Amino acid sequence: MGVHRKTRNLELVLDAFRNAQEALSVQLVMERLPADVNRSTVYRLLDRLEDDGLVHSFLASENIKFYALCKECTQSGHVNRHAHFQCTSCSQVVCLEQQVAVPMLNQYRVDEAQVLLKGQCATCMR
Amino acid sequence: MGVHRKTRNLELVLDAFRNAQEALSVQLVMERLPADVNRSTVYRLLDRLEDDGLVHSFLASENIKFYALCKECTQSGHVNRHAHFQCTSCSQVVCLEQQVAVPMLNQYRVDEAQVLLKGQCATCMR
DNA sequence: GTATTATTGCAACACAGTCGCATTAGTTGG
DNA sequence: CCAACTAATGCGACTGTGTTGCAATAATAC
Repeated sequence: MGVHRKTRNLELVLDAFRNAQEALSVQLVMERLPADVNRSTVYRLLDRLEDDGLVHSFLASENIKFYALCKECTQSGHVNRHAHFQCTSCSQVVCLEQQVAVPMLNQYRVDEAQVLLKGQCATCMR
Repeated sequence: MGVHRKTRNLELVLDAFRNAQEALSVQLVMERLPADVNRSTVYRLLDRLEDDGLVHSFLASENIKFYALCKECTQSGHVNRHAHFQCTSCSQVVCLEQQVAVPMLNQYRVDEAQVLLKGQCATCMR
């Protein structure tokens, strides 16, 4: 596990996630940070937080990587069994509680499942 | 639907998919084409084939977009209910027959499910 | 406070994907 | 078969995302 000095940037990034209900992309994180925080720093912080099991990442539409705080994950491995939902109207991404029923396969050993559901969220359906 | 002249490049790309058992990324497609086929051309062909419902695309590890021939899709919409499997050792990606059981959600209307299973393929397990 | 070294910012870079435009080459009609 | 039309292509330039090396800064331990 990487060393973690309690730096301003680290706290800012963690706060961004704590204050957000949804998952955040690098871009979204940066929007929620003071403008003077460097791009490289954000990438490096997110990488480290992921290594340390504090956030997990997954891909959503348009090849955009999203990050969210982990609830079930440990340093030894991310529990990537829960699904994510992305609204096709507002693009917002959230972690779902639902576990995914991973199908059994003869020829493959499945270690991980990435599930992205797409559709419309409650707000956008109105 | 875009016009489709029967060009050398179009045939080459389609052949690449027909000869492949697995899904292909842009890079993999290019490797299977003569070296003089332009990068932009491949991107444009894949876009068009996707628009026309001949191939579908999805994201795998490392943000890499994969394409595969459609079996169940129509011009009006891609049936993205089947899962995909990627081997974490050899990185090969295949379309699975399995349909995905999409969980019911109260607050969201789910239109599409993207499922990527990761693990080891038969060859790499040996 | 000082020493140590993790963290940061900067600039340069690598790479995927896109776009405008001039050229090439399928296709259609005569 | 030929000419006209225009889709498809190749090229080069460009954009945006993410990475890296290095020197400067700042958190921590003593």
